[in-house]
Amino acid sequence: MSDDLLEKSYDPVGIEEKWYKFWEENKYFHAKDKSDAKAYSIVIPPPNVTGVLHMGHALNITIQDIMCRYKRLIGDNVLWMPGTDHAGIATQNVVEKDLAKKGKSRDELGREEFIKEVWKWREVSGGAIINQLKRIGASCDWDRERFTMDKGLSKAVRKVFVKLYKDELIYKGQYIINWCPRCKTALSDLEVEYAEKDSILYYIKYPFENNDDDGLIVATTRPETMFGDTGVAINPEDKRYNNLSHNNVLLPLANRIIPIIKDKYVDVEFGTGALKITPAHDPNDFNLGEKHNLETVKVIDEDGNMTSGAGLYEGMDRFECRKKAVADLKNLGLLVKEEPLKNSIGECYRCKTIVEPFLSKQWFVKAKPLAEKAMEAVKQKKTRIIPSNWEKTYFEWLENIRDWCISRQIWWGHRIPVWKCADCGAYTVEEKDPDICCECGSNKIAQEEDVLDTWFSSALWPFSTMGWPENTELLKTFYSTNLLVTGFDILFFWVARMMMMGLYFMKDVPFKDVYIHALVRDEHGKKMSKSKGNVIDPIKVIDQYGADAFRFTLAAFAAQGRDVKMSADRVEGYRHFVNKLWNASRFALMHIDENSIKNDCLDNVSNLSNLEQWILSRSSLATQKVKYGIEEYRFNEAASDIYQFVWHEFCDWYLEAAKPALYEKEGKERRDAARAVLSKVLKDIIVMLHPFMPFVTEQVWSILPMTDGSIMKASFPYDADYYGKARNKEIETGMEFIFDLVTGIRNVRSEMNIPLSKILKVRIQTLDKKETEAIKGNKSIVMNLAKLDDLDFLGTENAPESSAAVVVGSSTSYVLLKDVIDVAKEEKRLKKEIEKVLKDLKVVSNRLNNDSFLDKAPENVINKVKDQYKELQEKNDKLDDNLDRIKGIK
RNA sequence: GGGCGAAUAACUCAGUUGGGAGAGUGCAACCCUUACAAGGUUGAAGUCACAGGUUCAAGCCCUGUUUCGCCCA
Repeated sequence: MSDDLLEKSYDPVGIEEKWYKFWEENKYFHAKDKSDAKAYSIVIPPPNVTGVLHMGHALNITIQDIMCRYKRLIGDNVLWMPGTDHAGIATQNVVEKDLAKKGKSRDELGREEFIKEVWKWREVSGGAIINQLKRIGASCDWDRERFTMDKGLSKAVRKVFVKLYKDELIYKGQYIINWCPRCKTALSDLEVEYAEKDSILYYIKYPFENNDDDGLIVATTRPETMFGDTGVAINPEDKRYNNLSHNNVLLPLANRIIPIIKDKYVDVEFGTGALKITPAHDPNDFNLGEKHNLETVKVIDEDGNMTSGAGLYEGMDRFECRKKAVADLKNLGLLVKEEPLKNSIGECYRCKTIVEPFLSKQWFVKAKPLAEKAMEAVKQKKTRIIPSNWEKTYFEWLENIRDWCISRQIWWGHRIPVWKCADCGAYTVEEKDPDICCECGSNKIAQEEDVLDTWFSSALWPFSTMGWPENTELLKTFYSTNLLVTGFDILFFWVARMMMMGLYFMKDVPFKDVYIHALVRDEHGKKMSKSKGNVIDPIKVIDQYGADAFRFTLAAFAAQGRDVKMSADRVEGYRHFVNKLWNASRFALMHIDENSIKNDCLDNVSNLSNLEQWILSRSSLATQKVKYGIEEYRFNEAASDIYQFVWHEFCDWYLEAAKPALYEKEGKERRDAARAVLSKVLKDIIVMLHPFMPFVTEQVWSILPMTDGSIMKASFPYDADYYGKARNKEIETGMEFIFDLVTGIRNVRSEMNIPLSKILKVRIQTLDKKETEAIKGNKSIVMNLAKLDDLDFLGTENAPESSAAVVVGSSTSYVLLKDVIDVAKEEKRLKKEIEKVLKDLKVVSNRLNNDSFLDKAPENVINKVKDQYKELQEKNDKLDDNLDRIKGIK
């Protein structure tokens, strides 16, 4: 017995660090490029290099780690590919902030120097989240860690861009895009978050041309855009405007004449039915403008300030301009009314600045053809989405997909590999940096300034990390990956785009299964957010309770399709479980040695007691359930099955019942058999728990005398042959009867307030053969657990006087209570029992009295109900007899 | 406006082809019994949101209603 295990309670501090280092040093997380073993691969959803670990990561990582560790235990060659993404906008923001503290700006530094600064930052601070992943126990293949800005991955990005461009799936075009005036870049549709805001709907009169007194009243929440109006639209079916004779209105404040157009697009119900059209600052207006050949006038610039198009308002911030314009309109008597309105406003998902819809020339990916393939693959079940209800969301988005704006006006990222010729204007797009224009041969070519959306490189992650475009062994072994684990929030951002790219470039799906897990919320079900102050830091939880307890909590609450509500209390509950396992191991260690397990339990079933056969049977069932739970992504079921087995079967019944044999009260041979079974079951328990609780199981494994090496090299205990041999339902039924009997006697003790120190005597009356056998075979267990010094059978003679009756199965057990019996209490106890039985009996007899039930229900159901009726009736009779007997004593 | 999901014990949640309502936490009583008081034993606790329907039989299937949450426009 090692000193390590002397501690009465388990303290993870130090132990976790020790084993993690041990695993890493021994390369246990390392996948073989080529192997005879079955390949299993997962790529990590790369966290942002700027990121810090949050609960979402913790759940995500825990699930992947459970899968990877489990697959290793069943002998697979497992690749868990880790890494981070370069998070273009976020990282650039961080570095710019750092520079600002030193009084510098990126423009002062220039592009090249700035990029150097970013790399410096990444060297120093970029790995923080990786170390946090390790704290959870993530068994990633760290030797292969990748970064989306790595050389290899950049090469992949370049190749993909060039190919898509040449296949005419990438183009440059002028459209309304989402512009963040703070980040000063375009954003894709997905990078805009919409929030419900209290706004004001302004009703503004646009006077008719040559008729100052009358005009059209338009309603808008954004008066500052009016300077960009190039038309006003009404619905031709709107009766209010049937008699409209004017063709133009005068745009107030700008004093421009703009046309009135008619289009069914206009919503008659909203506002006044007259819609101002600003083609340069609204996507819908842009479409209308194109249709009706309206001009586009840009009135807001890249900083969110008004341009010269706004006349006197030039240079003002867009929201300042709104106030000023409203005030001026009021003075002119053109502001008809103001009305509060709730509408949804787009914000930059990185910095929450209100985005400006903006007419701009950007690079786009033509998404439709790629999306069709991505849908097809899921329809054909080449990729499964689990839970499957997410498929609908996936299809819906892909069906309505719009082209993907991939250019970003920042410096940090993959610079777009397009060179424009100053002489002929042609684009040269090549994998290798060109020197001359591909059209005219001029050397006056300049590369595009913009970089690509970070998600563009992330979309290649499942194959770029494995060395593509080279045809590496790794790719051959591990692509397609088996599983992707992610939250639904990036189903579109990432999953759908990986599907598109994987199918296009690898001609195969990037993953066979996509497991979508839930969101982690606070204990009240609220989303965790800094502003609410309800964020729980996973690292603090690990510090306080240990990674094992934390992981187990996440797994136990991770039911499919349901959010995880996290609180410290819940983690504490599972820390108790870790401690329970620890102490059970401590107990076992007092009895077993390295020879214990050599006595192969199942080869000699005849040497084993019912109890031992029972625990082996239950244990084999537990392994089967855990295997099923993990393989079917039902982590909560696996977790609760194993919890139930370890605590309430192994600890509560088996260990307690096995004590006499272990303490050698039944001879040496019995002791050795008990040791062998205990060793075997405990070993199986810690191996099947290892995917959930890697640290404590490794610690126990290292201390147990009959194990060597690392638990990571162990085999998962489920095996179909072994299960067939070990599972014994007859034994289970017999032991359940015994345990019910013990509970029944304990109940008498408790209800009668008989202290444990009072040793009791019991007489059992039964005609049932199996129950008689069970009692005979487990007499010592019953006596030990119920604290008896005398247990015997009763013939057909009358029930002993002064006794309490316990009816279990077909047997009646009399607890002899000479001197201590409290007749009133016993009467009450029996009446309560009878009440329960009668309630059940009523339900059952109602069914049996129903002719159509007997007529239509399947035979096995009818038989079952008949058996129940018989049992209940029998029990009721016995309890009744005893109630009469007790009344007789009074 | 469109879609998805939830409503089961005080709380958090399981409940996979429809066949006698479960767990954990909490609660109550008793117990420092030689692995564990981060423990043990025993116990109480539910018109499975509401209203209909299908069925011999509904927490589960169908229809509608209410409340709440999320995603998209």
